[in-house]
Amino acid sequence: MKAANKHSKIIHAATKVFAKKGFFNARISDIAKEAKVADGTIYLYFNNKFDILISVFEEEIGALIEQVKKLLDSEDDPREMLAVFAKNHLSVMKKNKHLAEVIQIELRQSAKLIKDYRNNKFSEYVDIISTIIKLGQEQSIYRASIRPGIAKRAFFGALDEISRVWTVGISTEYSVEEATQQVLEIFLCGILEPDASLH
Amino acid sequence: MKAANKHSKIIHAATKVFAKKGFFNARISDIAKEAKVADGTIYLYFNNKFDILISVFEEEIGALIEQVKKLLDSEDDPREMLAVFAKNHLSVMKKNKHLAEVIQIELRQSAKLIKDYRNNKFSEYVDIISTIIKLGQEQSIYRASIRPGIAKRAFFGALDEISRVWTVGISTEYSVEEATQQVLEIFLCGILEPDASLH
DNA sequence: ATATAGTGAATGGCTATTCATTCATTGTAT
DNA sequence: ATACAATGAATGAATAGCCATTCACTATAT
Repeated sequence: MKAANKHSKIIHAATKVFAKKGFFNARISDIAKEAKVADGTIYLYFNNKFDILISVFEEEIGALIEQVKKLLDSEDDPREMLAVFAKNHLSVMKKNKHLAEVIQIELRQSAKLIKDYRNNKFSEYVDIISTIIKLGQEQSIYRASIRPGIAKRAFFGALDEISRVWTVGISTEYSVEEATQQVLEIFLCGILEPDASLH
Repeated sequence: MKAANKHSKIIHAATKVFAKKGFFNARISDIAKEAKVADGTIYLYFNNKFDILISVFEEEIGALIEQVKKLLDSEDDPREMLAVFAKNHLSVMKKNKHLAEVIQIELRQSAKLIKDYRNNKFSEYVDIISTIIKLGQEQSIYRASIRPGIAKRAFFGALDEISRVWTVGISTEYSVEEATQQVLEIFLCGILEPDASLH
């Protein structure tokens, strides 16, 4: 088996094991077993346990970025673009629970340990949202009073928290489609009745 | 020194240490040192390390619930109530970084380990949001199409993600006041230009 | 004097990492 | 075509260090 193949086998195994047990409870031997390699083999591809975690982020989130950017290429309405982002994010998280858990738990856990927090794949992913918002503002579709740097966090945070119930294992209270629709309704139109000010 | 006093001394020390190092990197001896007690003393008040973490949630979030409920008592406009919740949450998180980090990281970390996820203080806290939304719907101030169970997560997720930058140590891009105002603008009115549909 | 609270060194279990060895593949000489 | 050598990927048992928990002992209060 050639190197590249084994590298990604370990990455996928690690994603699965980290999601199931968490970084600190995951044993190297668990990952090795899952990847069907020897414990020592892992150290031919990674420097240490933490290095595996970082690589999981880089590769898994990198793939997510590629995917959503491709989808966004064929859209030009900023409203639709936000919808595409939300739909994609929630459906990926619903399908790939391992990735969802790693993002939700381990990414935050390790944020403290990563020095250059802004210079990583995760930030790149979230910045897609602010780019869309800025685009919408240039076209006067989104309000100029909205600060893209704050709104991107609000939007991502909403999606992330909503998808969290799926990883914790609470019985599904709502579908991906409904969750997507609700988040978009809230962000685009807010939750006020249009004539609420009359009351 | 009497029992109750020492118990809370350990809780506060643990909050500080968990925030700084994370649950798994925190040593019992760190907590003991911070609380100025012997390692063994901790086991007079808690069963084990994980029990300390659970107690931290229960007590710290419990206090947060009391505080925000008291503030909400003197409001009756659901719009204002949501504002009070956001303002309180963000200002507490900005001030009490230790609590913020414990909520953001360890809560998620431990969610996997806690069996009955819905029956805890954290859920009680987030449910305050859905209660406010339902109230607003009864008064026809909030749209009936909004699902409180989804909106509560979106709202909390937004606040949580926004406050995360303060704990990670990124230089402050925005103030508590501005963040609060932006979240409320987004949730109440959305981000669309009022006349965006004309474009 | 007894009970209760507190102490902190010692224990024991756990696991990341190492490294001497094996194995499979490729190259070279005859 | 065959034998032998060289390479480096892969292995997994052994090491070494960490740290939660315990417990025999001390201090304090009544």
